[in-house]
Amino acid sequence: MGRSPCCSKVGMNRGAWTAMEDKILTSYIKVHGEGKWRNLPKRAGLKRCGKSCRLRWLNYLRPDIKRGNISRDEEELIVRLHKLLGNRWSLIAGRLPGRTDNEIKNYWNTTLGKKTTKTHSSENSPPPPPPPNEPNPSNSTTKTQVIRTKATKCTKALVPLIHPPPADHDQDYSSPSIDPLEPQDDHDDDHHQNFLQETCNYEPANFLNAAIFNNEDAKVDSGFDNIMWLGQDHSLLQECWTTDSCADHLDSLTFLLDSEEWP
DNA sequence: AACTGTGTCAACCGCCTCTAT
DNA sequence: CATAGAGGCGGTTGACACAGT
Repeated sequence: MGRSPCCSKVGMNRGAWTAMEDKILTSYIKVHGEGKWRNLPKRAGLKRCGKSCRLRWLNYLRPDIKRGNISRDEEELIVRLHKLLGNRWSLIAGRLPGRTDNEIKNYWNTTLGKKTTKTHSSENSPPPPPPPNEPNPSNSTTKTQVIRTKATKCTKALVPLIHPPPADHDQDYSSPSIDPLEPQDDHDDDHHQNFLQETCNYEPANFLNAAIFNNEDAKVDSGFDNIMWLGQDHSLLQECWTTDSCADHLDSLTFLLDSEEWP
């Protein structure tokens, strides 16, 4: 038994929305607010699936939406975020005020994807062999490593600013043996350094994978409570992340993309 | 002018995750 | 804890516009 469809498709309008449907949906949401999408069509008197209403509102009718004319800055940010996050369009869109995931996805598929493929093929032909110490489970592709993220409680993260001594690279970074969130002892510094050494090997990508973006959408969206930076002497520099400024912080992390260690 | 190829983008589909019960 | 419903997401499709022949 599969799950029941979100709505009956019989007697429903499909395809492009008419101006009248847009008007009905817009005025209904203005009065009643977003949400309850499944009931919305019935209440608003629309012959549309609830999902369709939601999509129409989010991607087209919402008042704060910017459409078209993606600036150079936005383009660069999309490219960088895509390197970081992969096809996580909603996350990427969250960093670009007024842009929707659908628009960014379309823009990528039609424009940026081709551009970056071109750039890569001209810059990296043939692609350089991966460094021997790079954890590369598949070894089957030269694609940019996409950081897969999974939601876990994370309120602190560490970014190393130094290059530590080489470490054993046969570890599974995706399942750190030390939980960065659980104090190992009374000394935060030790705790965080252990975490870095055991899970990240001081590789920014590994670090992000293991520490920050394991934290997933919810945390990236909501912002970290704070983030700590390791100085030369392993002293901890702390910087607050807030919900409102998370985009800027995430953007600032793109320095890692320019890092030599970035895969 | 007619046809064909290509690009763009709104909308749909199905799966996954979250949340309430 | 298990389950079902609702929302959210990414991949894909198809209609339309435009350029080239």
